[in-house]
Amino acid sequence: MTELVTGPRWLDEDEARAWRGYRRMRTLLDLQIARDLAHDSGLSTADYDVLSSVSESAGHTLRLGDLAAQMLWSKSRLSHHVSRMEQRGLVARQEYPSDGRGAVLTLTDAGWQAIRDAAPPHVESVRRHFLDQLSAEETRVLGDLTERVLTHLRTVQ
Amino acid sequence: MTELVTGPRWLDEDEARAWRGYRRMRTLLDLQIARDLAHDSGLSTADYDVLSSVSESAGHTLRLGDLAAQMLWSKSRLSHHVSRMEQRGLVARQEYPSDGRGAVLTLTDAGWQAIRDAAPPHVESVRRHFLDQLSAEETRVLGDLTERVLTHLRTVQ
DNA sequence: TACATGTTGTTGACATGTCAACAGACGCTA
DNA sequence: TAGCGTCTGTTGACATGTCAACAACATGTA
Repeated sequence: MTELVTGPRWLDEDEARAWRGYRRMRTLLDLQIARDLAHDSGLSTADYDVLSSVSESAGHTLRLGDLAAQMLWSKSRLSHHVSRMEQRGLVARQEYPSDGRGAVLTLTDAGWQAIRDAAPPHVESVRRHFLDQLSAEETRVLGDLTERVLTHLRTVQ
Repeated sequence: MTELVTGPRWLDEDEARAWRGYRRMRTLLDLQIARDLAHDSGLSTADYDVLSSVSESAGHTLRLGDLAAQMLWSKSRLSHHVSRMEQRGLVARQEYPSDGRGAVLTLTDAGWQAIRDAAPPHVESVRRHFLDQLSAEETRVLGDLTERVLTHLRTVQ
């Protein structure tokens, strides 16, 4: 009997393997890297991303909205998270001179110290658990493929 | 001046591209797929994974601990989540005959209906946003690479 | 049997993320 | 300069995840 309505195209073996592998890797890899980071530096990956983004920005200062956009976070999420980091003394909010609505983020001395201490072991962790497991060719393919998927996702909606 | 202490090996261009791409893709891809699933079926990806795991298991029944292990979730997380799904009438807990501590999960009729309705559009979504963006070769490479990283991660700790 | 130890799943406190409503500042237009 | 929609960031209520403590049961050993 022929199908009159086109059903979904189910996944073939390679596709299922890639999808399953991606999802399991995502879970375990992120967990392991977060564990290493917490153990080595007492930071969460969210903390690390905020600190490194601000430290690498021009003027070592970022508007909250720009940071949120760069990290693909909602403003609300960033606002909450920054409040927590502020309480721990890692970052500080400052007024944005030319726009009374805005606020910029800067690192405190403790924040600078934290990111400087955290970066080397974090990079080692990313290498050990991920990049060092890939051949040069696989690394390139992964870079290509993620870029293409991201380009596609930007066209959606 | 030569470095006396070996610093971290920083990432070269391809490595940075792969790592950055992976992280951005993970964020946006998961978000998009979750959005589609919520829109099409009113389920979260967590709901979907629970329902599909139980529906595909032998006997259509799973012990909570086994399900947690398979999903790479903590027992606590699963217990909380199952309680919420139970309240929505999607699953039911039942006693495990041969071990008084244990409990098994089954799908209610509504749960079966939900996973049957949700699966086709979800597979389409995964295809459209992810698998269809990859060449056959890239799909194979991704399968290989995730498998290797997972094998490595299992050896850690 | 009785005890010690391990296993299973639940619970409550807390950390984190989401969503919608909001206040204040901006800037265009009349 | 007044009005009006837009933009920026914050807030509070709520959903979800983590962690440690726990109760109940199972199992091994004397």
